[in-house]
Amino acid sequence: MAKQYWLMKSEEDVYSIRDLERDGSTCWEGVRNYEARNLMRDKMRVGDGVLFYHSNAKPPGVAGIARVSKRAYPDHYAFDKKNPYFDPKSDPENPRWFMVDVEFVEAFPDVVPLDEIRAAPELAEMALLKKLRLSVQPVTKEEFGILRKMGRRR
DNA sequence: GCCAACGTTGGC
DNA sequence: GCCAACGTTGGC
Repeated sequence: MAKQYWLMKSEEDVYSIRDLERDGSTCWEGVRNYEARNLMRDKMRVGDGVLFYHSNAKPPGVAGIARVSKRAYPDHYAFDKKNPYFDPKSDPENPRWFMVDVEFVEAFPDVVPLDEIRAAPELAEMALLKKLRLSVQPVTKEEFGILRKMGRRR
């Protein structure tokens, strides 16, 4: 299958692109939205490109690039009563929530701010601007390329 | 199956 | 910290 592209949001003060750079790779736990889960579980493949987006940041925007390094598997945090991501409705026999692993590729010198993404006509169709609250979303190859170029130019 | 109440996301 | 957008829950 051809390489696909995604945008994944993380709150900057919870887990930033610098955290990913330090760790090398991480599991993307805590997605509790069905549309986002379906994309991760059914569509993501190892090698897919990921725009790493900082939400709840000043400014919010795309902070760098990552790559899917492991296909979807059950999010075991949902089974752990003591974890904030615990969900009693997810059963190890029949897991409701899934996660992928992503690995670090590059951090942009500066975040490409949401303002600039909004201002770019060729990015007007991005789910980021249309489906406001989706934390995992598909991105076209063109959009991915444009954002990478914007990020590297800074 | 509808829809009001509720909870969360995330920009500002 | 506010609050609009919007997904989820649960009573009926």
